[in-house]
Amino acid sequence: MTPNRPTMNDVARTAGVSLKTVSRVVNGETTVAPELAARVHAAVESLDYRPHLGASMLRRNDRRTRTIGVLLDDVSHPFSAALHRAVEDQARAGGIHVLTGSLDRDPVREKALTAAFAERQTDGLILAPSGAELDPHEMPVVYVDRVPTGATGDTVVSTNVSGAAGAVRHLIAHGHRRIGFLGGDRHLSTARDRYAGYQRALGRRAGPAVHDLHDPTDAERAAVSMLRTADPPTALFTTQSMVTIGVVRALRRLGREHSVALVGFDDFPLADLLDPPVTVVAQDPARMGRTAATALFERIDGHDGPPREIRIPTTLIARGSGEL
Amino acid sequence: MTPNRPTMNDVARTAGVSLKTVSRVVNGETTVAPELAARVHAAVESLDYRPHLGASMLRRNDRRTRTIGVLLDDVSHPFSAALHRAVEDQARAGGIHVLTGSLDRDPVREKALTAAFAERQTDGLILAPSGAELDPHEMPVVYVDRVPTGATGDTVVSTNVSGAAGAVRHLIAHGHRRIGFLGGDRHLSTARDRYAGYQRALGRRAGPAVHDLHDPTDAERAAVSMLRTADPPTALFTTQSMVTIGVVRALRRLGREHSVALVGFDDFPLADLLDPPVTVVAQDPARMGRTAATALFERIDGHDGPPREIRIPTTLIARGSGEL
DNA sequence: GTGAAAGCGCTAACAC
DNA sequence: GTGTTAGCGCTTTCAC
Repeated sequence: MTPNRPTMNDVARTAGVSLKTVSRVVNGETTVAPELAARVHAAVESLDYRPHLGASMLRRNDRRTRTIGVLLDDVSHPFSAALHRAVEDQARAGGIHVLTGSLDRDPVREKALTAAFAERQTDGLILAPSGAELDPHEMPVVYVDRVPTGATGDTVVSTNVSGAAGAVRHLIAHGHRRIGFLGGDRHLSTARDRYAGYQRALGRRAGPAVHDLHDPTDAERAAVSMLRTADPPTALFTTQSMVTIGVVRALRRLGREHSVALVGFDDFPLADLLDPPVTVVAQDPARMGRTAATALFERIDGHDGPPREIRIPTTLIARGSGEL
Repeated sequence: MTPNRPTMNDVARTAGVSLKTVSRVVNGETTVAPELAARVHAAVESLDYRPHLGASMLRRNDRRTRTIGVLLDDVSHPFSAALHRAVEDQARAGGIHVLTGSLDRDPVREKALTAAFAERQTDGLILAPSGAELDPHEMPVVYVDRVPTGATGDTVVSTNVSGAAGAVRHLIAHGHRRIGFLGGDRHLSTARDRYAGYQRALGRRAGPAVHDLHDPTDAERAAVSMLRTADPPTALFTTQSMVTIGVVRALRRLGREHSVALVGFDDFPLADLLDPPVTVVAQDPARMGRTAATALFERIDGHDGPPREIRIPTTLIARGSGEL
């Protein structure tokens, strides 16, 4: 057997003091005689003692684990990854640690992971909701990217409707009248809101639309079909970067990248190096992550106001593909 | 005050059984009369009881938290993010959860986070080491991406030397004799190994080299200077994707993207859509993550063989930029 | 099959 | 200032 990790009792014995004195020193209380404190520190060093956070939190009055959960669509997706990193940075400033999970928009997995995090006593949750939430997560939750239906909690989302409308108006301003829409999962508020923005900008002249696209492959296929119809759109609006990328591939394949305009919602790395460079409505995932983390920490610290719906502005970045 | 979460005691009282019977039911032991078990289940439902993992693990014989730590350079970097995701998927299969952190190659942060994870009793660690490790992490550690000096533990790395040598030989095969090198932090085995591969392929005809580059901005500047020297290289080899991207920008800026060849170590999204498409030595971060997770779980389960150094093969993907 | 008592590592409350 | 006792929520051990 490996030797067990030393406990406070071991430290107390080697330092020749009581358990409680060790506890005081370890927790930085100042009401300990310097000489005793020194002996405790020496014992901690020599035994390589590390406090057991689980045990201390079990007895402590403020039952905090100083750990939060972050549940996003896919930690390897650039948007989720940037948001995750920003949460982590914000958390580090407060000595908070982060449990992560990818949900792939699967409500079953969402339920399993929120339950598992609750068993681990996370202090709160940042969650990209799968759709309808039933609430009792038994801890503060801040929703990101999408507004859940039925749940109460702070929400941090992009200005999806106005961002999408702005993108489409940009295309209209460049002379386009027939504008195709390629979007994601309509169960989610994000896709619905961006479609609403598209419709608002076009009024009753809305063009062909394909929904429920997830990955570049689906999107490429959908775009090719759309452009091969009898009266094809002269411009396309896409609602997420994975769809945008698929559409870029489709346009290349058809040799139409310089004749069909494109604006995508959500920026992505290297969009500016493509030919033509891709015009996007950029979100600010880092700011979303920081904002969500800040809101969550306020809730954990007892803030008890009504649910807040925080909208993070988007920015249209004209690079070329939207100005054809 | 918010009502406290129910405990096993509360469940026992509502079900009219002893605490221990609840414990048995919750842990799925079969030695409980069906009728009692049913009453317990009903009480669990009605109180919305959730076991307290920290408390159970405190008393349990196999002191497992079923949580591991994953510490990488930057969870928002595509390579780290893909590796992270693969670890998560492998962990999920075993009901294991993941604490994450970005180290930015900072040994201070590495020390702080490994200590914090140890206090949280993680069962093991997957770590991209900052350099020299002092070992006692008090738990199994699998190193990824880089080989640490001075530590013992399984390591999962790409075939860096042969991958780099292959890339350079590819350039030589396309007629290049003067090949520049742009690489990362020489404190780390990754950069050193890739430089060794470069040197091995070129023998004494090694070209100009710039080291310790991290981000695209630095790399762009370095590449511009290198190409403006008296006897500039006709081809470039870069050792990481962020450097490769900076070099692509430099070549564009100088209008040399079709005259100076480029092969980069580590693939990146959209490399195939650039002009010219970028030839790379692709790593397999997903496989690295799966392999590291598998190795770690074996160690956690008591496997006690000598440290293993597992090499994941790389693949040269010729796309155009390396065949000029 | 079920339950009572002890104790995991630590902190709270209260004595000295 | 320091130590003692009790107990956080749970599992173990062992008695019934």
